[in-house]
Amino acid sequence: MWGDDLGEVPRTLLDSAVRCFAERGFHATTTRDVSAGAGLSPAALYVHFPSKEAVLYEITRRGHESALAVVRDPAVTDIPEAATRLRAIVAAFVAWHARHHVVARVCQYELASLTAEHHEDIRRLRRRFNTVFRDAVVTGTAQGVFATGDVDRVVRAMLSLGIDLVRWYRLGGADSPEDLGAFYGELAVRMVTAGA
Amino acid sequence: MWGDDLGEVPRTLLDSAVRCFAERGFHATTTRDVSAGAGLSPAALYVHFPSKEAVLYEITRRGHESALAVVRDPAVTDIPEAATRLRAIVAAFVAWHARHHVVARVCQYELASLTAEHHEDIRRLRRRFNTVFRDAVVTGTAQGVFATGDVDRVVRAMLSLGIDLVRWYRLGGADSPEDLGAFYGELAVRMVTAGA
DNA sequence: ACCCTGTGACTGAGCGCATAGTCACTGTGC
DNA sequence: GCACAGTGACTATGCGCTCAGTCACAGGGT
Repeated sequence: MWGDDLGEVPRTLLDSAVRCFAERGFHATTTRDVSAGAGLSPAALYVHFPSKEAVLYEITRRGHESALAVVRDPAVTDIPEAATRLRAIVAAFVAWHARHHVVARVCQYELASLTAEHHEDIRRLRRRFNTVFRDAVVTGTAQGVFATGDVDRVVRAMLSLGIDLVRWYRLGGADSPEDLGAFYGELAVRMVTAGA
Repeated sequence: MWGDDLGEVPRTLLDSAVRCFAERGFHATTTRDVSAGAGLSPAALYVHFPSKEAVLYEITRRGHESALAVVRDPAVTDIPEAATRLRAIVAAFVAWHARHHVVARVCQYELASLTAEHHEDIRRLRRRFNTVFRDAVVTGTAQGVFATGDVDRVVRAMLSLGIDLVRWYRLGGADSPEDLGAFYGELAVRMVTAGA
């Protein structure tokens, strides 16, 4: 998740920060909580990161990049048949959010605590998700396979399904991330299919 | 929204708190922000509410009760035809969240800042939404009108659509709350309709 | 084998500041 | 003169972040 360019201690700090931010929120988390969760003293955080906000930025940036890689995987985007492709994209998006729901919660709910510049960086990344979903829906609609009412609205609805699950999903329950992905993939196809 | 049992000043304070909490989050909002937003001195808040958390509780409790009234309106729940009824329930839920998206944002995202007892109170209210939606889906499925894959999962998906819109919806754009409600109502019916 | 010097991760103590909440008081309507 | 909404000044606390200093270790000269 965090990539290879980070040492072990910074990774431990990010792990601790993710747990704290996801559970209590950015503002309710103290830098002492984060350091203590990594087994370090309060000042240790500032050896590896310039500020508390920088920690949040690293988490959200790397989180979004990881999720984006999953929906832009050619094995998914190059599927020719429109419904199968849409199903696969939604399934990959949903499964990632379910499997990494703790990181995903921080990525979805704490963006407002970023500086203006960092917030804009993340917004840029987020627009790409929209593009991927939109392409899939537009392609199927142009082919006449889908009966889409309103492309932008239906795309937003599909993204909502994946995003909102970070609010309630927990690992170890009845649904595996892949089960849930498959189910939501099916719902997405139904969303662009006209009623009987 | 706030009911008749509250004086004008407490209502003004709740309005100010809603704006602050929605924009910055509960923890990033100071009691001074709230009082100043109501044109009062810092200490004035404590004349009407015992604590900052109590203000949040009033907002979330009254918000949830207001939304619940809308989906439990007999004009909606007593519709006999299953698809029409489901469409109407989802439309009412979505339109309420769109119209009151600022209050709704506080109701959805700041629950973790409530005390344990207050959080449990709100959770109790929230379970009732699930019941209303579940009844509508189960009825249609039992009548053979719906081809529901998994009732609990599909109900959660419908709630997700309404809840997640508070993250991005703004009044005054292309979609009116009622337009969006109608659109999502249609999506919900499609979700329980088997593909061609 | 020995010290000397430099380096960088890490710490304990603490600074400056902002916060939630308090309290004695004031003004006003009844 | 009483009740009470509202105030200004205050306290105690906890926050993000800093900084001088410690420690383990690496490399090189003798």
